[in-house]
Amino acid sequence: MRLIAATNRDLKKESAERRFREDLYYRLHVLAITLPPLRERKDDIPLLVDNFVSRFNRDLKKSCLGLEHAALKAVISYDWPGNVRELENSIERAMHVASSPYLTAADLGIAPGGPVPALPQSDDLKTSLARYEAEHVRRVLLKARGNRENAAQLLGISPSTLYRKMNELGLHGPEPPP
Amino acid sequence: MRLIAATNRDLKKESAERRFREDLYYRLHVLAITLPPLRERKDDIPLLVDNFVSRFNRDLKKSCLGLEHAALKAVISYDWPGNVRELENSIERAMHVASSPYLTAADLGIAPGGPVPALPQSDDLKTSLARYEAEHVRRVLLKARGNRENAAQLLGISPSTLYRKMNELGLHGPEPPP
DNA sequence: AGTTGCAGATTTGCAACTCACC
DNA sequence: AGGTGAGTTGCAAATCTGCAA
Repeated sequence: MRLIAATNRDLKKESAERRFREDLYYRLHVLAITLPPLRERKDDIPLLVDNFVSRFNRDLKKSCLGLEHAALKAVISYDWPGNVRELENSIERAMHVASSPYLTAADLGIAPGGPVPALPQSDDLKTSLARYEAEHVRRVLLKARGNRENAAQLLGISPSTLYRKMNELGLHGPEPPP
Repeated sequence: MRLIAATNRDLKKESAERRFREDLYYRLHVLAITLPPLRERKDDIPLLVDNFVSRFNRDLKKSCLGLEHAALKAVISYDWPGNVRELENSIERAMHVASSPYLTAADLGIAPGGPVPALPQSDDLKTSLARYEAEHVRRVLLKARGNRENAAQLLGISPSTLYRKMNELGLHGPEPPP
C-alpha cells in the first residue's frame, strides 16, 4: 500500500509539544523532503485546485464545478503562506459556503493579490442558519436535477414553501443540463 | 519548508486518468514508500485520532474533546480499508455532525467491528436544520464559556429562547472548566 | 411554472414565576 | 425572612406553512 502523508507544519516542533508522538515523527521523517513554497510553483495551482474540488465533491457530496475565472486568477496571484494545506482548507471552506456552482473569490475569502481576511463566520443564529439552509436546499435541488416538485418532497416541505425559500435565499443557480 | 503529502489513492492510476498531472506525480513519487495498512498498526490509531481531532478543531473552529470510550474501541477494531485517509475523513465528517463534545461511534458512522454503513445524510430540511442548529448553538455556547446570557446575545436571541432550544436539541454537554 | 391570500400552526420576546441556595 | 441567579412558562405578537386559487 502506498502512503504519503501531508502537512506543512513543523512536525519536529509539534512532536516536542507532544501533539505528535515522537516515534511516529521519526517513522515519517526518513522521507521528509523540502519542496519549494507554493508561490514558486504557481503552475501547479490549477491542478491542485481541480484535485481538491473533486475530492471535496466526493467527501462533502457537493457538485461544485470549479472556480470562476476571476477566482482562479486570484488564487494564482495569492501568495499562499500556508501553502498546499491552506489552499486545501480554503477550497473546502468555500465549498461549504458557496452559493453558486462556480466558487468565487469571495467564497474563497481572498481578494485578488491581497491577504486572507480570515472569514468572520458569524455567531448570529439567524444568519448562520440561513446560510446553511440555502446550502442544503441547493444541494437537494441539484440532487433532484432542478425538479422543484421533487426537491420539495425530498425536503419534506410543500412546493410553495420551496419557492418562497428560493426567493428569500436567492437560489436561482443554473440547473444541471439533462 | 517541510512538506509531506498524504493520500492512500493510487497516484499513478489517477495520473493516468489526468486527475493528477504527471510531472507532479513524479515529483512526489521519489519519496513514495510503503507502510503497513492501518489495520496492522492499531497502536498508532489513538495518536492519529488525537492529531486529526486537534487539527479539525482548529480548521473547523470546533471544540471537540475527543472520542468517547466505546467509539475509540470501535475505531481500533475497525479494519480501515481506506487507511489513514478514511480515518481522517471519518473524523472530519463526524465533527461536522456530532451532537456532543465527545464523538460517538454513530457520529463516526462505524459499528463496532462492522463495515461502514455510509452515512445517510438526510435530505429532510427540518432534520438537517435541527442538526446544524444544534451544532451551531453548541459552538457558540463553548465560545461563551457556558455563559448562557452571553451566548444568547452572541446568537441574537433571547435567553429564554436559548433555554428552549437547549432542551429541544438536547444540549447539555459539560461546560469548559474556568 | 410560479405567486399569493389566508387561516392555522409554530416560534419568539417579555415578564412573571419557581426553586434552590445562601 | 429576604435576596439572588438559573431555568421555566403563560401569553400575545410575529413569523411560517400548506392549501387552494
